[in-house]
Amino acid sequence: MAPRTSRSAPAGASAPGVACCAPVGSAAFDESAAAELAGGFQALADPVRLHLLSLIAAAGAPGVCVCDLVGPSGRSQPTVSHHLRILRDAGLVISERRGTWAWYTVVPDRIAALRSALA
Amino acid sequence: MAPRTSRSAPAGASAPGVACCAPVGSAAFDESAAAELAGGFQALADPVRLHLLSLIAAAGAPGVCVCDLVGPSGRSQPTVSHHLRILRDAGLVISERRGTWAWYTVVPDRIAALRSALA
DNA sequence: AGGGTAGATTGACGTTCGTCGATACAGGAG
DNA sequence: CTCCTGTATCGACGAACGTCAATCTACCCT
Repeated sequence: MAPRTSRSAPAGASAPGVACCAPVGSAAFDESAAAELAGGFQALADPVRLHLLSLIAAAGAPGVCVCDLVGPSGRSQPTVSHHLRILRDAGLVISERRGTWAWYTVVPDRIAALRSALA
Repeated sequence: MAPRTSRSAPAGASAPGVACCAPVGSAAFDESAAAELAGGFQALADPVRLHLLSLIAAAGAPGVCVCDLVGPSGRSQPTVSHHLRILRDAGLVISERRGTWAWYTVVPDRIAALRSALA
């Protein structure tokens, strides 16, 4: 194909029977918004993180301390800490130190934002 | 730590004031389900794929032909085809050949499944 | 102060991912 | 049948990811 800028193929132009390429145009979100959302979904794109998040979410308001996450995850403590950091950087959870232990809690708004993106 | 099987820290054991480690236990989904979901989210964990999916979804029932996706994505045609394959393998879209062109359509059920996982 | 424990950080390793150029496979046009 | 165009696949490369052992920091308890 030669002249392909915004439109492309036969659609009211050169195609008689088959109309290729509907005027999609209406992108739901621009590139920066896509990158933002992709970052959130990337945090969910790992079984271990998904499992950790479910454990944290199931704990409700009080949260969960890391010592209860290492066992069920089946990974080493540094690996769990690494994944928790990713979840925290993605804004899906927040961490709080209570004495010796670190407690993690979900951020419902952030999760809802990702869910609404799949509308 | 020495004896750490299911429980872990001081909670009715050695901790006087602070009760660490609630009985999380109730994992929302097991490991295989987590892997399943993670695969779906991994398909969404890329700005290009997210953009492509929005374009396909915006087209509605008739779908979109690939020739209208290459331009807006800003990537080469092989790269777009690669991402479309990933979306298709993840069950998020289906492809159909109509003559020369290939048309892509979203699979609403699959997307709804991922959305409901973020409840 | 000293010891012990929970959690985070660092460094390294193999694997997977995103990207493109080149090429192969379709299907319509002449 | 032979060109031409749209799409998919292949091969390769650099970057990012998941994992762990080792180490470091923060905090409580005695």
